[in-house]
Amino acid sequence: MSSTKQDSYIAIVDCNNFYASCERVFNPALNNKPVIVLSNNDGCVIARSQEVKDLGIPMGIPVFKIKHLVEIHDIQIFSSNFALYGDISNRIMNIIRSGNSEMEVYSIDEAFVTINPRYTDPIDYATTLRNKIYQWTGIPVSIGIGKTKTLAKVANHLSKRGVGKNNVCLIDSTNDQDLLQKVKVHDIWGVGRRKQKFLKINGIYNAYDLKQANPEWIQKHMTIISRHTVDELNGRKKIELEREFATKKSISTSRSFSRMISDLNTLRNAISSHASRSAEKLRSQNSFVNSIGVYLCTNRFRADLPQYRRYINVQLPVALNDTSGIINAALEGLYAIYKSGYEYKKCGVILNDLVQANEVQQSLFYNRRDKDERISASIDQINQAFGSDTIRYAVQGENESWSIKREKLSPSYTTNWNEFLTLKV
DNA sequence: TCTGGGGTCCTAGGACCC
DNA sequence: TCTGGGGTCCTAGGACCC
Repeated sequence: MSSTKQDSYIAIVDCNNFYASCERVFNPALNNKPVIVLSNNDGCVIARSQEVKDLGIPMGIPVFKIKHLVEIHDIQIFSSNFALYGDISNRIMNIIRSGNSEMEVYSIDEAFVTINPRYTDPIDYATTLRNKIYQWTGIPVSIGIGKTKTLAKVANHLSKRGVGKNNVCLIDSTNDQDLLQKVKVHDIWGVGRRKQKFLKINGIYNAYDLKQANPEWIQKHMTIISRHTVDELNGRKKIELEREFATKKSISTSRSFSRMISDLNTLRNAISSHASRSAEKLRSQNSFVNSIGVYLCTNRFRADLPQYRRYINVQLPVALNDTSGIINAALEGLYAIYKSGYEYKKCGVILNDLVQANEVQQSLFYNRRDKDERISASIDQINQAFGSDTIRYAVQGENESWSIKREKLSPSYTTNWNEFLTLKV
């Protein structure tokens, strides 16, 4: 039997400057101009066009710190429009999926694929795919190819820096020493700030150094994950493609407030809304929850104010998937950790210990909440048909005064009938 | 004035037991 | 003053990712 799977190449398809590119698709006047997309509350920079990267503006910086640069360079700024980005992402993923059996959607703008061995020239295949995605969606992508996910990621990193051709780069045994020497350890998938520091202290500076490292030594002094990185740099597969549509093991919803909040009543509104949204996500993957985490925290950047942050995990007597039960448990957690006298900046709800519906343990002492589950299912149907939050629980509050600020939002060109692009002729 | 959100995995260390 | 040793299980928090 031939081991085609072992021998086949893995590619990662990665959209260039994804959110900024999405804004440009429907607004070509933005081409060649610096473009920035902001996080919730219009707080931090979460996406930058190449022009902005060239200006040296880092990822994650709060926008108020670069106000002067925005003015000088006429930087175009947008609030994040996830309805638009999600829709364009789906279109791209479908194009990739159409030619490959094994695929993993790794994030909104990245996908791993096992290149079908019938494509005898992986570079040619990738170049064709790249051109097709650009032609059909207007989004430019880069593609890295290697024998493992880690090598594909390294190749992709290089492809964005002009190594290879047409934003496609392949690493194999003929060129890996040369190429891996160009990559700093910090730019390897799985090596963050802390590990980078440790590696440098020990004389390991680039990806080729790490490839040569002793796996046992790495595991002993770092983690099993880091050992896998070494193996993968050597072409030994340790990280498999994830099954598509894998169910999540935890679900969280959280927001920073647009202003400081100290009163319990507004926090109840916020926690209830997060619990309700989490419950919807839970039902959409047909799961039940066994314990619910709740946290709140003050503004950690305000050294002049008293700080408080706490997390609690509420164990449920029986697995739930209905909104009212989940809200009640989350509020129980909130009451346990809330302290008056603090200015809160953020709170959130995390659903932990998820199980699929058919794995729910029956309890001797609690009945299944059939009625509540049916009510929640009906609410989901109504909200899907008439828009989210058509029906909501009273405890979520009438107005969301704590909610987010999005002052520079682009239209949802592809997902909202009222916001289609209008052409004036 | 203004500083994101949603995940996964690993490990250290406490609780508990014999 | 002396005050074991080792195992398992669980969880909070860290590190990392996009």
